[in-house]
Amino acid sequence: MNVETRISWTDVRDEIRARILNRTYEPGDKLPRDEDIALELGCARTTVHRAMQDLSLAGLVERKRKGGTHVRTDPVTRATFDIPITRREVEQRGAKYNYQLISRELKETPLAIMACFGIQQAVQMLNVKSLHLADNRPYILEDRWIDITSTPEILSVDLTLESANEWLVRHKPYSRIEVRFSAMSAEGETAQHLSTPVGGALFVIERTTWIGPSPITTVQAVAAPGYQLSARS
Amino acid sequence: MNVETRISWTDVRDEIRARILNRTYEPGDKLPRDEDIALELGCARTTVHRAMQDLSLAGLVERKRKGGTHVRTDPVTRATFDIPITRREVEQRGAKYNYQLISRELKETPLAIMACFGIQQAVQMLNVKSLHLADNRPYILEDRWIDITSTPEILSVDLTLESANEWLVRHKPYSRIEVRFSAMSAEGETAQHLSTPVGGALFVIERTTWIGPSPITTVQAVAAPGYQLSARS
DNA sequence: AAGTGGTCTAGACCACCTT
DNA sequence: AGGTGGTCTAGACCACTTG
Repeated sequence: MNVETRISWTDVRDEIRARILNRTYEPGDKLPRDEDIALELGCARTTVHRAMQDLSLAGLVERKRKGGTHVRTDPVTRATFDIPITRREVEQRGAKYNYQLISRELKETPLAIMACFGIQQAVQMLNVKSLHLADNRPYILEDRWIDITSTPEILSVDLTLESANEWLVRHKPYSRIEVRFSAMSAEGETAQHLSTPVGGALFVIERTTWIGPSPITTVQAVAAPGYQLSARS
Repeated sequence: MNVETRISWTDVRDEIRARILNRTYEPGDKLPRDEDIALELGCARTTVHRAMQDLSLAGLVERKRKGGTHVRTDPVTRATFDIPITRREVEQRGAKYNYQLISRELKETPLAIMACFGIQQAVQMLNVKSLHLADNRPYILEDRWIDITSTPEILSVDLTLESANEWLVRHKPYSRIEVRFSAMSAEGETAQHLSTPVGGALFVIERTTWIGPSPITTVQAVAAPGYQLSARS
């Protein structure tokens, strides 16, 4: 008797992915129902479901109740990256971490910040500028706006001791984050704070954090020259 | 009689997440076994497993067989982004897509490329430089190296008609991708091809693609000024 | 060696969506 | 209204990893 080894969900995933790549199922095509695939491959429907969950997360197929499973017409490469607390990022590079508060003021939100938060009218927010250092050299320059309606506690935090970055991550849950990457030239104050020549190319990360429908904070982090961000998968 | 509504895995996830955020389980702490949580919350172990799967993917906890589930000590913000085929990216902005092949040569890999592929000795690879345009204006300048050992078929593709980007996505499965982001100053040929002033800040995406242990291709994509990449979650 | 997470199954019911 | 994916359960066994 030939004892068949049991089929795993990764086997199913690999089989379906292979069929998509070799055009057995073409872009836009509807795949068989989970149950039929399960029958064909000889496993439980749950196993097919697990495989599909993976393919769906990876962006290869799209699933809808009643609509069925379709091969995505626009294959995308989906990647994931981690943004740790800046202090840990520095420490993991084996460098000594330092932090300087540059300024802390209540101000009316400028237009660009209103756009980040999706609001129409200027309001008072806490604007915090600070510098993160690695081995006493500038690492990241942070320009942050914090909504004091959703996070009034921030007003009583001593930001000379703990960075807003760290305090927020530790005390404020969030439900959604938007991140934008871009490049900018070093100019004026930015170049000065980062101790870098005017005109150099700097890597910029902008993050806006939300809890439900309410914005918490938006931050523009400008990295010193040479900074690189990695992602996988 | 009070009929309890059935507990869903999102309920379990939210409950555990809440406990982590309010420090019932502190960073580094070991959580109860799945089975105990299931007993406590009154659901099946599978349901707890599904919840943990989500928390683990989100980077909140770390799970190991026998080791159990631990709250991560370094909370990270994990975000996901899509990299579509460049043509679709342009078209989705409502712009007209064009493509120009700049050069196509068999060359020995320089040191930087050997590092991307993790190889020790220089070998012959196909080096393709090309320009993607949106509404006839430079959009992305691509400098790509393709391993002709793993992908010999590329040698017979007419790259004046179809970009290597598109051909590879359509015909070559991959199992792993590494992405690196950085910023660089516009200089020499790069500035010229992108029709941008020397010294401007440019956004750079480097991708290396693998199938199993074998590298397929590595590409440096330099975006025209103003380019922004977004990520979510 | 044993504990804990990971997976598979079979069956049931639910929820969403298209027709 | 009905079809399809999504989830829950209970039980079993497996596989990894740590003590």
